[in-house]
Formats: sequence, C-alpha cells, structure tokens
Amino acid sequence: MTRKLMNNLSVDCVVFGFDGEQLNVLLVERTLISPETQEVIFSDLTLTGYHIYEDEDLDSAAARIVKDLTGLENIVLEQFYSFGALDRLLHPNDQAWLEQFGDVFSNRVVTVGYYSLLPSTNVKIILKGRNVSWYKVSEVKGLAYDHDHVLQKALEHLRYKFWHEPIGFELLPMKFTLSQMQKLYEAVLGTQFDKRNFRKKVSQMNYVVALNERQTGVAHKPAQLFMFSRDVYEKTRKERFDFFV
Amino acid sequence: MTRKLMNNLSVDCVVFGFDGEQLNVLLVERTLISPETQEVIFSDLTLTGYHIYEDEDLDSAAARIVKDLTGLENIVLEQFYSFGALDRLLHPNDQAWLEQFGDVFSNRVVTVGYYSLLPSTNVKIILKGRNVSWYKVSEVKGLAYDHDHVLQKALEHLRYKFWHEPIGFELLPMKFTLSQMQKLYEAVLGTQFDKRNFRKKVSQMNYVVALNERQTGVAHKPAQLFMFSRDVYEKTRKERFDFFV
DNA sequence: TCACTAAAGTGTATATAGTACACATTTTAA
DNA sequence: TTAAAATGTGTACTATATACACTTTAGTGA
Repeated sequence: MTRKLMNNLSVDCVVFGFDGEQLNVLLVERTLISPETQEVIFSDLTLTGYHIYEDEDLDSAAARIVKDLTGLENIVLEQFYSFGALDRLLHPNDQAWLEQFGDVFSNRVVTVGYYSLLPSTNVKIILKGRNVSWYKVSEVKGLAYDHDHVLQKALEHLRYKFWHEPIGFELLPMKFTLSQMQKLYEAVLGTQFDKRNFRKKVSQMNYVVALNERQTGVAHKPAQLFMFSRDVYEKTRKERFDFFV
Repeated sequence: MTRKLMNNLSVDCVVFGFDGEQLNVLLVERTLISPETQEVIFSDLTLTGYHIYEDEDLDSAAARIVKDLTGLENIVLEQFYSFGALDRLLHPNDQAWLEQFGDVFSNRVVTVGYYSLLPSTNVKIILKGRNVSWYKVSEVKGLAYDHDHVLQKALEHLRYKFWHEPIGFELLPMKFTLSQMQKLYEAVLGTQFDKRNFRKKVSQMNYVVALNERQTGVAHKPAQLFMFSRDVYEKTRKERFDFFV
C-alpha cells in the first residue's frame, strides 16, 4: 500500500546551522541530465522540501523531511510562512525538472515554509543519491524555484525572533562559551556587540547557567562553559511592552 | 468561462475591529437546514474564508474574501499561519455542512490564515444570504471547524506584534485621541497602562502627530486629536536589541 | 448661571537598563 | 621564558521605565 502525495501542497524546510563563525543553510543539488546524451543540462541548488502525503499533517511533513535528511528527530521546527505565487514554479529550469515526474506534481503548488535550527553543523547528511551540504547564508543566491525568496523570509523571521526574545541556543553546542554565543548573535543579526555589555545582558538571563567546567584544548585562557536551561527560561519568561520609538 | 477552485486549499481571514472599548472579530453564521423538513439542524459561527481559485495567489484570495465581505480594498492583510491538521474538518457538523457541496471540497483542506485590521467597526457588511456580524473576541468560543484555534493563533500574532512594534493604527479612526489609543492597546494586550506613562511613551513616537483639532460633541473637556503618519514611521523605524531577560 | 459630571491633561523623583570604553589575566605552544 | 591569543572584568554617564494625584475644561441640566 503506497501513500498518496498531494500534488499541489509541499513543505520546504530551511535548515540553519552555525559553525562558530557563520550562519549556514542546508541546500540540495539539483542536476538535470539529458536522458539521451547524459549531458548536464543545468545544475543548481534548492532548499530541502517535498510534497506532503494525504495522511500527514504539516508539522509531521516538516519533521519527516528533516529526519530523512539528517536522521535527527525532536529538533526545533517552526512554521514561518506559506508561499503561493502563481509563477513560483514557472522558470524554464523548474519546468524542465518537474517534467521528469510526469503529472505527479501540479504546476500550482502552495508550499508551507518551516525553518529548523540544528545543534551544530557537524551533522551527518544522508540523502541518498543527492548532494546535500552546508552553504554560508551570506553567499547564497540563485536558488531554484522561489527559494531565494523563501530563504529571505525565513531569515527575516529568524532575525525578528532573535531581536525580540532569546532563542537560537539550538544553534550552539549544548555547552558553549559566551564568545560563541556572542558570535552567533552577531552572525544572525549582522551587528557587533561590545563584549562587556553583551555579557552584562547575558548575566541578567538566569536561564543561561554557568557550568563548573572550562574549555579544553585551546591555545589560550580557556573560557568558562555555559548551558541553556529551558526550564528556567519557561518559568521566568515574560512579555514586555517594548514597541519601538 | 468559470474559474476553477482548488478543492484542498483555502484562505481564512480573521477580520479584527475595535469599537472603542473591545476588540471584535467578524464571524459568519452557518445554519444547516434539512432539505426535507426545513428544520434547523444546527447553527454556529465560522471565520470568514473560502477556497482559492487556481489562477489566484494567496494574498489575492485573502483580499478577495475581505472585499466580498466588506467592500473594502487596500486594507491591512497579513498572513500569520497555515493550518493542516488531518482532523480539522472531521467534526460531524462540519461533515454534514460540507456534504451540501458534493465533492467540490476535499476532506483534507489546508488553510492559510490571514488577519486584517479594519478602520473601525462601522463597516457595512455585505455578504448576500448570510448573516455576518461583529463579536467580542473575548466572548467567542465554539466556532466551526478548527476556527477557535485559528482565531487563537491570529490573536497571538497580533499581540506579539503589538508588544514589539507600534501597529494597529488601522483599528482606530483616522483621527483619534490618546485615550482611544490607550484603550486599544489595553484591549488587545489585556493590560492596563498608566495614563501619564503611556502618553510619555507616545510622545516619543514622532509618527503620532498632534493635529490642530479637538474632539467635538462630548460632555467633558474635549481631547486633542492625533494622526498616525506612515511616512514618518517608515523613516524612523529601527530594529532594537531587546530580547527579554 | 451655577454647580456637577466626566474625561483630559500634566510633572517629578526613583529605579532600572543601555552605552561607551581599556587593560590585566590565563593558558598553550614555541 | 616568552609570545600569542582569547578570556574576563568595572565605572561613569545617559536614557528609559515606573510609581503616583491633582487641576483643567467643556457640556449638561437644575
């Protein structure tokens, strides 16, 4: 018994990772090869995504896609926006690519965008038969379909959340240094922070807890390690009246 | 030539209005009448929404729905979330209702949620053959389908935005008093603000401009009128590093 | 026209958070 | 032993947030 795909509904996952310096995103190579000549007709990159099954809800579809790709379960997955422009699959390359699949997929596909934050970029990527790898977000352009736009929207949402609440600990190792945390914020938000002021801010967050442990194997004074405590966070989280002036 | 509807994709619009005291939402009466006995089988309320046409993008579908309903164009319409739970249409009432339409609509419909903010609640509602009216958000429950959930999500998004940036002027008359503005914020956010502190905050927003005009026809000292200047807002808007402690 | 009603409008003192800024400390590696 | 590299720390100043109560003004009706 085979599950049936919905021909006009897909989920795209923008999988973010952080390597200590830069914000990265997982992309899949899409190479169209002529069946006759075996020549490469074109080759480009897409976000990771797939159509959803008829018996699958949106969140499950997103989780499935990330799991098929990375083997990881229970990672952060947040729906951020849906895309339904009429021309989102109409570029000649996209049409040529989709032709391979006959009429399994419609020309009119609405896709629901999710982003996910991975514990680190040291994740084994397993997508049989396709090249998947990390790319620096700052250097990505010319993606297939409307994926430049989708990535842009995902970034906007990520930045908005970073500005307004303390998230993104999923992008750090479980035990991290304050410098790593600062670099993450700087990479995502595209800003620089003063070290002392950043630490002052962090010291007010009692859900960032100091461990009795230091870095090892570095050729300089080893930094203290910290951990994010979701427990403390959920308990002390509060809304604030902070609309901008 | 008739346009074709997509049987598994819809848009739902959560239309918010403010009456000076309470936050309201537009709901449509859904009454199922037995074709034989003409008895009312059930009657309940839904958000305003409809399936999308094959040649229509998501934003246009949302705009169409609000326009059909209120006659208004160019109002704020923001996509906030999409809903695709498998059981969202499976309540017996929902099934009975949908049976009327044969197989025009699938049992598996993903809906894209938009909310819109109306200039005031003094809007002529025109939806031929259906009762549409305003309900206090705080008193709404037991909506059809998963619309309680959709409304809840819309509210969360609205509140989140209200906390973090100054929006919602679309819910006020073009010329408004500071007390009206304060009441709006209190209604949406479910808080109370100190009048002097609220005004101090507002006086820092140079996009809330004082007019050379006062209220008329009130049995007390008439208040000064203010206007929102989108121009000034766009120019002075800036991001801020304000994640919570 | 006078007294009442109802909401508008206004200031200060205190506490908290944000910003700007520079040097000594600690470890490893050569 | 020294050099290199990143850690870790404090203060003065400015800006914003918060708590709090009385006077002013126009309309209404006796």
